[in-house]
Amino acid sequence: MATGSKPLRADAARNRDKLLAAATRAFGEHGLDAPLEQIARSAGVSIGTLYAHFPTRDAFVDAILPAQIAALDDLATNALAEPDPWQGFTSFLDGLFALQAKDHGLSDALARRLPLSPAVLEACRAGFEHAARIIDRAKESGQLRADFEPADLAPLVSAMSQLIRESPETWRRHLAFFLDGLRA
Amino acid sequence: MATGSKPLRADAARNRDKLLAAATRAFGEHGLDAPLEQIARSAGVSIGTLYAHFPTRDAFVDAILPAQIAALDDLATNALAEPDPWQGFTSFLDGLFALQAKDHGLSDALARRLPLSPAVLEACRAGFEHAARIIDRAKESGQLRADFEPADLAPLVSAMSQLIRESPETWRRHLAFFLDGLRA
DNA sequence: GATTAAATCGAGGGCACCCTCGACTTCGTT
DNA sequence: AACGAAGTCGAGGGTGCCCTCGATTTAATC
Repeated sequence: MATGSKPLRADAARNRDKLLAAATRAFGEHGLDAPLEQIARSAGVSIGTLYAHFPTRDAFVDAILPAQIAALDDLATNALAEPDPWQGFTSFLDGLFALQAKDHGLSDALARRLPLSPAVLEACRAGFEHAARIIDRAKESGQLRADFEPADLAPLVSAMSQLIRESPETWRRHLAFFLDGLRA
Repeated sequence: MATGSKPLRADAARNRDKLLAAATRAFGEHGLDAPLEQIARSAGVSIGTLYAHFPTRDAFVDAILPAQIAALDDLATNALAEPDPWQGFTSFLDGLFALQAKDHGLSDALARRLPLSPAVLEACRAGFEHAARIIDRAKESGQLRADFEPADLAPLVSAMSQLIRESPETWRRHLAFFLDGLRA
């Protein structure tokens, strides 16, 4: 990940970092449609500076989200490392939704709550692809019902994103009900 | 249901009806936050007239939604008339979500997507109360798992409202998974 | 410390929606 | 048909967010 084309001036690099930190916080707390002016203020920087660094909201999101989405890869790796495929499947889902609960921005992205840049979409696609392997493994082991498809994951994520926002205390309970329905 | 205080002038009554019709359509299609100016235009009436009839958005919603929410009562009555309690339970849920799929405004209200007036909240409360009886009956018959509580319905409705919006074609499939998880 | 390119600032113009209010029109009545 | 009350109209002011751009400041270099 080379720093790109031109090296930034020292103050610019500092401000960029402050912006990224502020945005990570704001997007995580309030979702991907958090007001940019608020982010600029909370970074101690003017709105003009924000736009100097990130010309569009998408560019801003692109600078933050892919890393968070990539966390799904670790989750998937751990899930596949589980000796029991069903256990791997459930722990993957649990981890996924726990991430969503902590980061509303990530939740917005995974649930397609609003239009996303190609870069973020690609990251999501990669995440879902890993998930497909976990699902297939659990199906092959005969523990996950045969008619559950990888494509069912996206609607599930979207539904859970809403449930998590609505009642952050009880989403595990409802997930458990659902998982009981998914057992072969 | 007396017409209230003063009788409306003929043209006013006509406009009121056109506004209600337009709002029913707009709220149903676009949700309870549909722009009021658009509703006025599609009713062939100016925005000022809209506000003359309904001083706030809440008043407008109150004039429309309670009737739609009351449709849940019929659904509940039918469900309780089913000889098989489990069948009653599932047909109630299916009917409820079918209504949500047809009316995004109703869906917004039931899922508490935005702040609601006391009148609408009360209507929702009444609806959920009926649902509680259906749930209890299904539990007593031993077909619904004992640890499913009436309070679990609200989060379920909220999650389904999202799922229905996201993939209106497949919500029944996912509901079926969930119901399998709810069987005793 | 003077030069200059880079970076910052924030007022301001746009947009979409909200809601109000005084001028005008229409209805219903005498 | 003419009067007054009831109803309608829509321009206009308010808000919150978007994004731009010329004036200004600051870091890096000589």
